[in-house]
Parts: sequence; structure tokens; C-alpha cells
Amino acid sequence: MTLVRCEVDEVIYHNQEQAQYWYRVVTGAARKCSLMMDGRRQIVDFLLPDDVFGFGADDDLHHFSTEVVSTGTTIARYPRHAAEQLAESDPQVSRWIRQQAFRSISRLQARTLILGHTSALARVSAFLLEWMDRCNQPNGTTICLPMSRYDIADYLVMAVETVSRVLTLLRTQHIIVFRSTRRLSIRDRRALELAMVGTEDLLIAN
Amino acid sequence: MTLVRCEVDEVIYHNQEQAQYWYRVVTGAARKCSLMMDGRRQIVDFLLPDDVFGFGADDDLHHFSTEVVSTGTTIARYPRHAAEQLAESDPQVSRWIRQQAFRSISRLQARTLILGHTSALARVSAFLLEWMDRCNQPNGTTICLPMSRYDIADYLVMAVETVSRVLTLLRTQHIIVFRSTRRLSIRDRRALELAMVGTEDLLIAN
DNA sequence: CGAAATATTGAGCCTTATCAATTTAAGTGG
DNA sequence: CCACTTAAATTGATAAGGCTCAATATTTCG
Repeated sequence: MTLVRCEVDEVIYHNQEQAQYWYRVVTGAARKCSLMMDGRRQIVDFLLPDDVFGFGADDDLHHFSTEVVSTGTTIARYPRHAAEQLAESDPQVSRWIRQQAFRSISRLQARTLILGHTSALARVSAFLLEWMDRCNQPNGTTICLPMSRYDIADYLVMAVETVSRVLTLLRTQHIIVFRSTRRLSIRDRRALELAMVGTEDLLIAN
Repeated sequence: MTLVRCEVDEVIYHNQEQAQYWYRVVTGAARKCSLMMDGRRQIVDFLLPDDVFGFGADDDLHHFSTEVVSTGTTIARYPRHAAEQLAESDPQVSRWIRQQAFRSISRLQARTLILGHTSALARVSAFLLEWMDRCNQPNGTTICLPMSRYDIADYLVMAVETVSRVLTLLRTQHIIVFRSTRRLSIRDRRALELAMVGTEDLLIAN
């Protein structure tokens, strides 16, 4: 296992690259993304500390590229062949890998559910709630968004401008408060949950 | 392991139900879906023969419900505890489960990429191409859609009417030909690939 | 054959993408 | 530390695409 300290926007592995390692985020954040044929970028998953990624290629190639999102990100790297052989022999390791795969599935399904919302308001609200849960700040409602608005837009499959607009709407409704551009507090969780359901009337009403 | 023969629309397991089994499609097709808070339904995954599902719950509850799509669907059922213990002891089984989990991840990511397209035309085109690959008819381009248009709409997160409209557009452009409502041939694969990229001009031009 | 479910087509409105401009933040070098 | 440059984020106006509501057509099934 090797620890690697990374720069922002550094590419951990490219799409179509030989899958030589499995990876785990130690500190910081990363994005798994895909460049689509029409030139747009799509972010399939955000990776946070303890998230494992880079496995699961049916052939031996990565099907996405993964890039570092925030400064001070550290990645642990496991030689794939060794890890796989270890998995064959050691039930402990095997179980751990299986559980990580299941976690990965959970994340993907969670994102899928977010994309299930048709309105921009609902998607952004769902995203904020998901992110709050993932950050898992003990009691506080202040969350840090390490990624840019562009990243969020590409994750939610919408235009940056729309992300921005929804965020300002939520701000003017005092549902969220910005500490800085990328740090915010959720003031009214209930309102966000309602926004997910699509009753934007409530936003105007309050 | 138990083999179960199912009726159409039969529920294999409900959301929030105790996860007692792992499942595998033997013949036919199923849909994994989630009822959203706003009443809309979302289909997270379609399951085809040899697809394994129902595993990966972090707690012991299913987080979706899974229903049968087509007549003559047969499902294999594996007691979860026994399967897990077997996985602990038998490297073969362990490896198999790991690979199935990876396959599941691949499917989810594929769907994610489909939802990455913004236009209805692109989504439906991507769906048809994905489905053609999954059906894996040796040489033929005729594919069978076991699910209803509503299912497709809920999979692609759009209105049924839009699905219908796109399909008729593709038909009038002779890109696809309907053998029956739920069977069609792809006449111009290239055009579908172009449609994914968003050049709908080409549709009008030809 | 008739009834119910499924699928298609039409019209109008609403949301969001797009293009364009401005403001704010973040680096950079003197 | 401050001017300067560049990137990131916000705001505005417009137009297009898709959703909604409504009606019709087709298929399925009893």
C-alpha cells in the first residue's frame, strides 16, 4: 500500500488506463468522471475519506477517470493483483472488499435517486441533504462543499447557472446560509425535504 | 437455492423488507424500483437473466422493491445468511459474489451515463443502444422490450408521452422499425449514436 | 366482442438551457 | 500588501424543449 499526496485537479487515473491499483481516499475528496461524446463532462461519483474506488472493471481497464477535488487530498493505493490474490486467500480481506463494493453500490443508487427528481430545485435540495449526511458532521448543520459549482452541475446534470440560481433562491428563502462560497449552513432541513417533493409554493409562501 | 416461477407485476421483495435472500434472474426480466416521496416511481435497474440482485443492503433491509416485468420469469433465491457464510469460507463463492457486485456496479454506472444526457432524444437513443447490447442477440438487430413505455419513462426519468414521441420520431426517420409494440429492429445504429451526441439536425436532414 | 389497459398524438405553458454581462473570489508577481 | 490577471460565481433575457392536460388510437385480455 502506498500513500500519495495529491494536488488539486490531479488525475489519479485516466479513462481506458490499465487498472493496476485499487484506491482509497484517506483525506480530502475526489470526483469520478466521464467525458461524454458531445464534449460535456459527467461526474458519476464523489469520493470522500474511506471511500474505495477504481475496482470493478470487468476487463482490466478503468472506465472513468478520477481527479482530485480539494487541496490536501491523500490517496492510498493498493496493487490490484496482490489485493485480488489476497482476497482469494484471506476471508477477512475478501469480506472487506465485498462490503466496499456494496457501499459503492449504495452511493451509486443514492445518486440515481437524486437524478430521479425532475426539477432543478428538487435535485439541488436532494444533493445538499445527501451531502450533509455523507459529511456526517456530528451535530452541526454546516457543511463544506469542496467542489466547484461546475462540479455540482455536472453531478446533477444541469447547467451551472441553474445550480447558482437555485442556491440563491434557497438563500433568499433563508433555508440555507452561506459562510463562504463553498461553506454553508442548512437552516431549514424540513424545507429542503419539501423542496425535494416539488412543492415550490412553500418556498414562496414562507 | 429455490427456483420460483413468477407472474407479471409480482413483487419479489418490497422496500424496507427484511433482506432474507439474494436473488438471480433465470429467465425473463425484472425491475428494481423506488417509490419517491412525490408519488412518482423510479426504476433504478432492469434485471435480465444471470443478473444478481437483492444484496448489498448495509443494514438488513432492502432499499428498493423489485417486481417482475415479463411473463414466464423465473427467479432463483439464495438464503442470504447461508450464502454469506459460504462466501466467508469458500473463495470460489466469494469471488463469484464479488464479480456479481462489480457487474451490478457496471449496470448502475451505465444507467448513470444514460441519465447524463440532457435531451429526450439522446436518452432514448442511449437506452435503445444499451438494451441492444444487453440483450446480446448474436447478429440480429431486432430487440425485444419486455417492459412498458411507462417503465421506460420511469427508467429514463421523463414523461411517457415524451418516450412515445421520440420513438415515433425515430420510426418516421427509419432509424428503427417496429415489429410489434414491444419489438423493434434497429435499422441505423449510427444514427442512434449520433442522436446521443445531440445532433438532431441529422434526423431532420435524412 | 367489449372493457380496460397501454400507447400515441395534439396544444399550451413552464422550466431550464443558452448566450451574454457582471460581480466576486482566488492567485500571482512586483 | 496591493494592483493585476484569471478563474469562479452570480444575475439577466430569451428561446427551446419537455411536461401537463386532454383526446384519440391501439392492444390486451377476459
